[in-house]
Amino acid sequence: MDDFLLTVDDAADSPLADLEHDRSRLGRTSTAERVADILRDRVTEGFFEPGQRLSEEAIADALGVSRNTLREAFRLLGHEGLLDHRLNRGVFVRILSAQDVADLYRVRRVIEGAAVRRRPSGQELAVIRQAVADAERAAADDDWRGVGTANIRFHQALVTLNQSPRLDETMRQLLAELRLVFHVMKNPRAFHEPFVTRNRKLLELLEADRPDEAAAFLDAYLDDAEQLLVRAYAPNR
Amino acid sequence: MDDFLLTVDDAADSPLADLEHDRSRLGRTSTAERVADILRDRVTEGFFEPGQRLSEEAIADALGVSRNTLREAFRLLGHEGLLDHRLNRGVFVRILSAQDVADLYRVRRVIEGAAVRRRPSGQELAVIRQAVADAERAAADDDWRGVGTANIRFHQALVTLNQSPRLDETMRQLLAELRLVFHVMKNPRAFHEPFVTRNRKLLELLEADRPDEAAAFLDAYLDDAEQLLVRAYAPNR
DNA sequence: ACATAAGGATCGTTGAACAATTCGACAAGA
DNA sequence: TCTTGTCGAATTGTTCAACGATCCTTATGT
Repeated sequence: MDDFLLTVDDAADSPLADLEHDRSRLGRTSTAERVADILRDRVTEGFFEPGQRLSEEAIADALGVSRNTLREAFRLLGHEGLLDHRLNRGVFVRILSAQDVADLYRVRRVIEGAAVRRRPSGQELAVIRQAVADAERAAADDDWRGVGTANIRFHQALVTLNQSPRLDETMRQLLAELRLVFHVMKNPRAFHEPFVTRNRKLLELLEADRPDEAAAFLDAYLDDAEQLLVRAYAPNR
Repeated sequence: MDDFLLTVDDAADSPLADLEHDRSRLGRTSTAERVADILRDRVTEGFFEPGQRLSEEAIADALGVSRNTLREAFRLLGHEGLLDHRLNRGVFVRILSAQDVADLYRVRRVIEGAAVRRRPSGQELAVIRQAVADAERAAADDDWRGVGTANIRFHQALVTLNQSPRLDETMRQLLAELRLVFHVMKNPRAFHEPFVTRNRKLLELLEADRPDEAAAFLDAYLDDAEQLLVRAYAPNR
């Protein structure tokens, strides 16, 4: 039997190799994961506001799942930092403090900073270019929500330069947390507009293979973004 | 009530500030979390071997908790990367591939690399010094298991230089995953010994405030550690 | 005004139940 | 001999009802 496994594993160039690649699609999701997906969307899109309590009974009822299954979904989102689980009190949509925002940007400086110091491949650059173009197009259309999502794609694409699935995942969660905060920006244009051109500039520095300048430029970029956020955010507290 | 909170928060230098720090310890834990703690220990110490299936019924029975509670614990550890949850097949102790090991070291280079480029405070240096001294003492005593734990504390202390709770947590999980792999090293002395003196050297570079050299030294350090691991690991696959 | 006690609501956990899925064994067929 | 189909045991996925524990609010008394 071991021989059989080795045979398949070694036959990386067999016609079966393609199928192997699709195996991830096949892993069906449990009910709990699907529930988590729904709630994640609701939270990041602002349907559930930060601080709001999510009643187990009410939501389990509304979604037609049992409390146990819903609790599994809550655990998932709690671990992602979107929900705050307080013993015997329930789960609440996470409220990020100003310190949390600062911390998120510290992490971004580390992870994205390391990313821009790497030599991007042609394919990686193409993805980044696409995100920049999408943001510019959305800005031209006055679609500031679209600018926001394109901007997120831009930074995710930056992180992929690290070639690390785990850092990609960390960034994914980090951006989900940040979306909790973005909702406090009442004027999305003022928040997003300045960064469209800076995305383009950063891309040019990458294309010109000037990593140190790119890193310095990114640092200033993130500093400004953080300040914009914290200023709109601090008065709330 | 908000006034009360602000009062306490602002009084960072009051005699109560110390107590504030212990608050995290006080947050009682649910049964599921305590179960997760137990299983985490068992997994990282090698009691459960990678690949082994963890039967819900058997473990729930042995620990005297219900299946539902145990499943919540499984979820927690699954999210930490220690367990592998396969739908309808159960949970297994994670088996890390050589690619996983490489990825873990990529993350370490990014996070620890950023850390050693920062100016450590006196207090931070003291913690690092202590970890180095502990490793040296354990090595002198031929206690290679002790060297391993001191070494882990050393690297955790390095990461705290980033001043980011989230990066600290990321590192904590990363090291837990790495411990899954350390068990393949049959000769702990050969694996740990070379790094005792290198820890000391890295500490000296930090004390001398030479961040670039420290970063370069750390890169070489991590490269060697990774190679040692992968070489002992690859034959298994 | 303040401390205390009572009550309701919600969470934490359990145990049992049933459906869905996996896996191994065994038989039938090429 | 190898492949394929089928069956049944074992395990997981999910639900449900129940009860104690905990928190929050309100009422009560001093």
